[in-house]
This record gives sequence, structure tokens and C-alpha cells, in this order.
Amino acid sequence: MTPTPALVQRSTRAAEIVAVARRILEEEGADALTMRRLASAVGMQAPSLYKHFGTKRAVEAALVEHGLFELGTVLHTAVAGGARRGGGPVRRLLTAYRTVALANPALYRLATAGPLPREDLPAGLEDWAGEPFFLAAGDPWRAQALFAFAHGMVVLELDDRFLPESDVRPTWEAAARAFS
Amino acid sequence: MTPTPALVQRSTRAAEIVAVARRILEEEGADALTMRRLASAVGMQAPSLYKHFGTKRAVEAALVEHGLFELGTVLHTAVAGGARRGGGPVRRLLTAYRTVALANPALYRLATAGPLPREDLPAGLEDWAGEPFFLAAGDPWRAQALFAFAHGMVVLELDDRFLPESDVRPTWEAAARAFS
DNA sequence: CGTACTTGGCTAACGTTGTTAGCTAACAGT
DNA sequence: ACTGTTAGCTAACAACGTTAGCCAAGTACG
Repeated sequence: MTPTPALVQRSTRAAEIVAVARRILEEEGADALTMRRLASAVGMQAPSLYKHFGTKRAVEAALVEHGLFELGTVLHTAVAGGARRGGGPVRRLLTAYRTVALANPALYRLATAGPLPREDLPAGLEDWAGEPFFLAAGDPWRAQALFAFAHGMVVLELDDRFLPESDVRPTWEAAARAFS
Repeated sequence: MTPTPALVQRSTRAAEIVAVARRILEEEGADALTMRRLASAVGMQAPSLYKHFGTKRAVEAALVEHGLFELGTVLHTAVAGGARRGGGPVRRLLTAYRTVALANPALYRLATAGPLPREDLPAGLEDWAGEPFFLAAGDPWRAQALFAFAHGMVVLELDDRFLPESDVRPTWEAAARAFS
């Protein structure tokens, strides 16, 4: 319902840096995303990056922005996408959430773990990305609970925190039923 | 039901290092826990720490061990503790979980976020700490869901990820009812 | 009793990290 | 034609985890 927020406008070079940073993040992991590695992958020296981003956190904030935007896009279409796809909106939301998170694990962690760099993010982006939970759950408390469940499941899955023999999909299924 | 696992036995000095590390972690944050800072707080030079712990990760593993042990202790007594305290076992479990996690936020994050240093942990400790969820929930899938919800709520609370005006306790209450 | 070994401290140093200072070539504006 | 601004560079700094190598004190034992 809230209009899609606009992404921060960036110069060609800055956009290229963010794109390369994202590739490094997903292909080589969060530890590989250093200023020197990023600079070399983009064809310059590390200090030159500071002509485009004031700090490494600013680069990460740009990545978080992309992550939240994509997550929000997927979740909104999942909730809105009619009864064509299986189940109710809650089920579609949960499926979409898990899919996009597991598809970009490093970006998901960056965007959802640790404190948010709110001052470097477009206003409203965070709320907009979380809105599908309210749309699907009905009231704010169920939305909170649904969000907490989904986030908890995903990070525990990513961290390999469940018992090895335990299958995780029945739990998602059960939650979808419980919250519908 | 599973017997309480034994903690790793450590020399006096090593135990002191872990205790100091924990104090630094909670009082000054995870970033302040550096080998030099830790060494100086314990009265030695950084390289001397390596006479007691092979790596920084090993120090952190010792902290994780403490964290899981305390969490497990609290959760087990919460679930077992008769009908004296309010509500059913699920409600007591959730209250205890939130309380201990918010009381030691940095330790909680260290113990539950990111991959576990399983090879440096006493065998069975992880399972034992998670067992109360199975005891309270009944079957494994509900246990998984309950754990994911509790963990998700706590990390989102710690990361200040909920909307500022949103009260979080009704959500815990509702979950306690839903899982009972 | 002396000797060998272990324990636990030290200093110096290495490589990597984020970041700053200061220089410079290219380009735009008046 | 001068003057900024933009975007690159090299050199360097402090802090990080960690390793190497030295040395004093204690301990085991023949």
C-alpha cells in the first residue's frame, strides 16, 4: 500500500562499486569484502574508494539498501500475488521470505543482523520492506510474531543451528497454517 | 532429562582469562574484546594469552560454553519449575529465555549468532541447552518453531529492529498462548 | 644434588585491516 | 587564462590477530 521508496541515486562509478561489492560478498563471503579487495576488483586502489564512499559502513549501507529493496519487492508481490500460487498470503509470504534469504545468504545477514545504518538508508525503506508482514498477518502483533519466526528460522538455518537430522520444512508448513 | 554436561576443566589462569573476557564483553561490547585489551586487563601482554588459548576463537568458544551452560540451566529450571510460577511451561520458558538473553546481550549474540565452534565445545552441551524447547513444546516441530520464534524475537529486539512505538510484550504473550 | 624439561611470561615483528594526508592530472566554469 | 572540483595515486598510521624466539622459574628424576 505504501508507495515503493526510491533508491539512493548514485554516480556510475559508485553504482559499479556497489555492484562489485555485492558480487564479492555473495561469491567470496563477508570476510572477503575488504576495501583493498573491493578496490582491486573495481580497478583502483583502496584509498580511492573514499572518493565515492566516506567509509566502509557506507558501502555496506548501500548493500543493505539493495537487500532490503529486493526483499521488500519479493515479499510485496508474494502477498499481493492472487490465489494463483498455492496457499494463502501467509504461506506465500513465508515461502518467498525463505527463498530470497537463502538465495543471498551473505546479503541477508548484512541487511538483517546487527544494528541498521538507518541514517544512511532511504527514509521509509525499512518500513516498506516489513509491510508485507502486516498485510499478511492482519494485526501488528501477529505481524511481529510472524516476522520474528521467519527471521529466526532463516538465521538458524543459515548458521546450521538445527539438529542435523531435523527437517525444517514441516515447521514452515505448520507456521503457515498457524498464522493463517 | 539429559544429565547436565560437564564444563571444560581449565587452569586457574585460563579461567581467570575467561572471566575477564566476559566482563569486557558485557561491559564494553564485542568490539572491545581484543587480545591486547584482554591481556592488559588480566595483567599480561597479548602474546602470552596464546600460552593458554591457541586462538581468539578458542577464547570465544569458552565464552560460548559459559553462555550455553547458563542459558540451558535457566531454561531447564524454568520448564521444570512446577506450577508455582505463572502460566504453563511454554510461558515460563519464553519468559526465562527473554530474560537471560536481554541480561547478557553480547554473550547471547556470541553464543547464538554465526557458526558455532562445535569442535571446541563439550559434547552434548548444545543439545542439552536446547532440550527445554522439546520438553515444553511436545514434538520436535513445535520445538523448532518455538525456538525460532524466541531467537528471532530476541535478536530483533537486541538489534532494535522493531518499529519504535511497537510494544513487544503482547507478542510474547500471544506466542505463549499459541504454543501452549 | 644437578640436570633436563615444562610452564608461562616477555619483546620484536609480520601481514592485514580501515583510514588519512598530501600530491597530481584532467576537466569544467567564468 | 585562471580557478575549482573530481578522481585517481603513493605513503603512511594505528590497531588487529598471530608467530618466533628468548628467558626465568619451577618440577621431575636419575
